[in-house]
Amino acid sequence: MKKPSDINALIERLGRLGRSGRGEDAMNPVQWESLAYFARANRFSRSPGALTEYLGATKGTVSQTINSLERKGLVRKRVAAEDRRAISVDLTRSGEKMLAAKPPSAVDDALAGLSAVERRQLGRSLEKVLSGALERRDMQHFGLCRTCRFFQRNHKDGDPHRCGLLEEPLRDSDAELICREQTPKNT
Amino acid sequence: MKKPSDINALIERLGRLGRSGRGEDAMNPVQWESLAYFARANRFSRSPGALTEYLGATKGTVSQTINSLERKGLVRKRVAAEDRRAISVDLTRSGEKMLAAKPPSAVDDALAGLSAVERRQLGRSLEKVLSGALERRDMQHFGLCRTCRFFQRNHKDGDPHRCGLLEEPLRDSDAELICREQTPKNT
DNA sequence: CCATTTGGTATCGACTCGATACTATTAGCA
DNA sequence: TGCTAATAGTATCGAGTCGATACCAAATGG
Repeated sequence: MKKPSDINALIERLGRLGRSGRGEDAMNPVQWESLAYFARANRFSRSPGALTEYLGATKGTVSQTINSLERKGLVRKRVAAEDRRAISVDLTRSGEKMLAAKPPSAVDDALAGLSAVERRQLGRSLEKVLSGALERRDMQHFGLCRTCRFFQRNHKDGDPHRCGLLEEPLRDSDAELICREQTPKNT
Repeated sequence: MKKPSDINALIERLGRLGRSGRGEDAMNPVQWESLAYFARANRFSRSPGALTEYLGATKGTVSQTINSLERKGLVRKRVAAEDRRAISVDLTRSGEKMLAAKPPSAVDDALAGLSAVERRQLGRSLEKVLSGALERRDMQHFGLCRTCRFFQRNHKDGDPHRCGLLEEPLRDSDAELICREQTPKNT
């Protein structure tokens, strides 16, 4: 019989395996995750505060992490026009290159060895578990914009779509990015 | 289409979720994992070196981690009789209590919400991925003694079983612990 | 018997992480 | 309008991780 804690131990060990080992690139795991986050986040979510929510960390930690990414020239900070307290963080050319050049980990390779069917099943189960855990902790999903309950496709006031929560126009490219406000449809 | 890197991202996010949040207990994740390791490791594996292999860390880091567990009175070090360089690490009563009192995480709870069938399938897939990744990295499995290719059940020289690699007798309780030398049967 | 290997420790620098205290800007409301 | 929150970030502290390097002592192996 498989207990929840056994599965969790597997997840933790796999996570640790992914984090360790490929440490020769002078970038630690949180920095990679942060870089990947900013690359996939939409314009409402490209901020220190959103990354803080995503990682489940504290503001102070995230501020430092972003500072070291900035020192390495991978990321650029910009004061937002609408709200002059807010900061928008964007990848530099060098940051994009760094992310694109990231080699697959041993875990990636092992996953590639599964059949497409098994991998799909695995992904579905993990998504379900992640959703459940996030809801238990009152955390956001950070899913794709177009899968959000507030996403209005081809709305008359949109360009061409629209966010019903923030009341902002959305382009096709926006719809494929992750958002800190995203809420799945059937909850 | 689900890419390996997408699944890996899910695993990393779940791992992070498990690590964060329950930080009020004055024990960080590596310390928990180390404590849990020593509770489940057999007498050949209850050493700093074995934990180092298990975690995929370096000797220095692990030495420090064990030191902080010792400072907290959760663990006790003892020089091994057979090899006076080697150290055996055992949980104290207080360490056992601490481990037993660990509350389930949000991820545990979410896993408990899956059906038994789905959880079993998930466990099986994760085990497969873990095995594959470990082999790619030339790391040990740390599986149960009784599932090892060197485990000899009811061997005449054993008590009642025997390890064919280390040539040591094994009790029933030993067979249910994890071992740094464990190698699955069909590899 | 002496070189090598093996098991652990000590220390350094960069970083994570939670906590606390702080500044600047915006929003709420009377 | 004006004052008080609330919000977005930063700075700093202490404990700890992590990889790297250097080191010590016991065991091993010609």
